Amino acid sequence: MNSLPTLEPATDESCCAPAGMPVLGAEEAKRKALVFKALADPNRLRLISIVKGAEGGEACVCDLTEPLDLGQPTVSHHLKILVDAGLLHREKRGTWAYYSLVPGAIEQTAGLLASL
Amino acid sequence: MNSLPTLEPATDESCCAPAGMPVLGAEEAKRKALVFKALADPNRLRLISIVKGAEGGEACVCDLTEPLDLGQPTVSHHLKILVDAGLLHREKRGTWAYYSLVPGAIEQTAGLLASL
DNA sequence: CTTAAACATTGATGATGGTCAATATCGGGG
DNA sequence: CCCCGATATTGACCATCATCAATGTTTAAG
Repeated sequence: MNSLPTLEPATDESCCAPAGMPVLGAEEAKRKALVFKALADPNRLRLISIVKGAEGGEACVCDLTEPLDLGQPTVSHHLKILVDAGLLHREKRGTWAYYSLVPGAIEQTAGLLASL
Repeated sequence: MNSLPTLEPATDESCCAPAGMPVLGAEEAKRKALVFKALADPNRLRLISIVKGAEGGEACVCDLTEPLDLGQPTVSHHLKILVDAGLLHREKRGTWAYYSLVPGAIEQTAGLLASL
């Protein structure tokens, strides 16, 4: 089981491009758009920023709900979207859920841009 | 007058960050999210791809409406969003409107990711 | 087993977004 | 000046999304 559903399978159907890179296919465009959709919200960008800057590189929901001035269900919802996009990693320890940046996810997303 | 309203003013209020990078501010997050919003649609990603791969690095609307299987008003709408985000440049020559990638816009957007 | 805390899930609601049809604008040709 | 082709704009419709209130789930403590 993998935790990078939309970011990892970059080598899926682009293995045998006939003439280099004719144009971005519809399905591949949809997959890439999912990652940018996850980044297309100010509060989610701030979540990434907080997690990235937190000590130990991880933060629990209770630490994220206050600086964003959002309800706890809303924060959990945003975090789920970021996890589904392959940007954040979730680890439950006891009652708390710790979120951290997936190593290389940001660089990989930057690569998505360059390969448009 | 500048043509990069959301991408250019990166040095706006981040000039005097007190302690490095405490956390992404709400306004700056909103500005950055605008760029990713522009990328959060499969058809817009394909538009960028086509323009990037077109000969001369530019394409007119009539060349873009067919490969996407979208109506002309819809394509014009998407192009406007990409121009407003500072990703594409529009130049009207005669009856045709030629769209091209803003030089360095992709790299600058990748920089947005790294500086989260 | 019961209680409490942290987090996730569901349902509802108001807002935003993608698409198209119709129309407007703009530039070139006759 | 009038017509035509290319593009932009407007208005409307349906889908998606962000948010919250309420509830469910899980884990630790007693």
